[in-house]
Amino acid sequence: MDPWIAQPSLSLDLKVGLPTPAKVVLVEETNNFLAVSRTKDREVEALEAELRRVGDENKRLSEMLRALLANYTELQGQVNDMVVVAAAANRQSSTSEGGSAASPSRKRIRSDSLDTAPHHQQNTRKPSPSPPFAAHDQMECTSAAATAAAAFHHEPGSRVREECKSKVSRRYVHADPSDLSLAVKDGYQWRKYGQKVTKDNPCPRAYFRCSFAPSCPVKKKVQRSADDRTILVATYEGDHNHAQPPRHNGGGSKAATRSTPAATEAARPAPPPLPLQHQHQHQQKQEAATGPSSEVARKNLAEHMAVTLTRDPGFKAALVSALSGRILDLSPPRD
DNA sequence: CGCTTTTGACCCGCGC
DNA sequence: GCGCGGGTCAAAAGCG
Repeated sequence: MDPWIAQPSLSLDLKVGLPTPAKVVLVEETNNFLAVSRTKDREVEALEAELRRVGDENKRLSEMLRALLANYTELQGQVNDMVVVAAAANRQSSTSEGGSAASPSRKRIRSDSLDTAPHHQQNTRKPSPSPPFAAHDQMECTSAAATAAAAFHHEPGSRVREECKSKVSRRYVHADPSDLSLAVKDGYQWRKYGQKVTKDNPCPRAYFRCSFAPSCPVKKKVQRSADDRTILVATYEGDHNHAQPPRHNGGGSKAATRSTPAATEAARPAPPPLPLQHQHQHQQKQEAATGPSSEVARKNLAEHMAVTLTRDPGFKAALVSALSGRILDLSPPRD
C-alpha cells in the first residue's frame, strides 16, 4: 500500500461536501494526484540534491586521483633514478670482477635469439657466444623489475640473477580474472609459442615471442600472480632490435588486422616495457614528436586506474554501499 | 592463404 | 642415473 493513501488528510477531505458518489470518486482521485505530485516533487528535489552532492564528491575524488597520480609519477621517477644508479654501480663491480658477460648461463643457451626460425632447430643445442642483447650491459633491469633486481642482490647464482643478465624486466598488469587470454598490452606484437602450468602457480604460464620482427630476440612470459589472480605478471627477456610497431596497420597482412588477443595488444596505446635507457630515448622521441609525454603518460595511467577501479567488484560494492547509505540518510521520512 | 593459437611431446638443467 | 620441472618445438586446428 502506498504511503500517501494512508495519510489522515486524505480521509478528511473525502467526507466534506460531496453530494454524489461520482463526485466523491473524482475528488478523491484529484486529491490522490495532488498528493502524489507533492511526494514526487520532494523525491525529485532529493534526487537532484543527491546528484549535486555526488557530482561534488566526484570532483573531489577526481582531484584526489590527480594528486595521487602526480605523487605516483614523481615516485616513479625517483625509482627510475635509483635503479639507474644501482645498475651503474653493478656494472662497475662486475667489470672489475673480470666481466660476467662472458660467463655462460647454466641453463641451456639457445641461439634462436640470433637465428631466424628455419634453422633454430639445428642450432639450438650450440652455445651462443654473444647474443645481440648480451652486448649491452648485463644488469639492465628496468624499474618494473626493481623487485627482481633486489632478489638478484640477495640471491647470487639464482634464476633471478640469470634473468637479469639477459635484460629481464617485469611488469604487473591488473586484469579481469575471468579473462583467460593472458594478454598484456604493451604496444608490441607477440606470438604465443607455448603454455605451461608451473609448479608454484596453478595458473598456466604463457610464452610469447615478438612477432613484429622475425629476428627480434625478445621473449615474454605472462602468468597470473599466485597471490592475486587479478594481476598478470609479464616477464620480458631481451631487448627489441626494432622500432615499436605502428598502432594500426593500414593495408598490412591479414594477420595484422586480426582481432586475436596477441594482435589486439599491438593496437592499444600502452607504453612498451623498454629498459631504462631505451625508455628515456623513447620518451625523448615521443616528446620530440608529440610534445611532452608526461601528459600522455598521466592520461594513460588515469584511464588505466579508472578501468581498474570500475572493474573491481569490491570497489563497485563499496561504492554502491556508500551511495545507498547516503541516499537512505537523505531521503525524506515517510509516515 | 598466411598467420596465430593450442597442446602434447620433447629437450635439457638441476637436485637427489 | 633418474626424476622433476621449466622452456621450447611443431603439427594440427582455427580464423579472417
